[in-house]
Amino acid sequence: MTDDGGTFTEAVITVIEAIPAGEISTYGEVAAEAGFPGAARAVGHLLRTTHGLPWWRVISTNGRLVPGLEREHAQRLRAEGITVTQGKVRMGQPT
DNA sequence: TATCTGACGATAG
DNA sequence: CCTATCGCCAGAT
Repeated sequence: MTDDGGTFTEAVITVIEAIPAGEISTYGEVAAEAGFPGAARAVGHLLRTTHGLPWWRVISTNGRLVPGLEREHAQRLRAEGITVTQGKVRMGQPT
């Protein structure tokens, strides 16, 4: 391994795994924390392809939940203590 | 290797 | 509220 075994993926996964319960982050925030600002799209792919990650703690900056899983997503967030309304995360939540 | 798509972000209409 | 466009990275074909 002349280079690290994961420039983007490993960094992003580490950031997502570091999100404490009851808190939520955005794709852009995670990407920026990983060192790849603007790569929010790749973050969404990792959450979707990589399993074992608290994907429900990651939402879009728009407060929009995951399309197709809004019901599942909202339920998980509520279980963590996050307030969800109309398929969106209430503003003022711990980010 | 090239091209397209996508659990994105922001702006514009 | 919705769609459209550009920019970003990873994965699939």
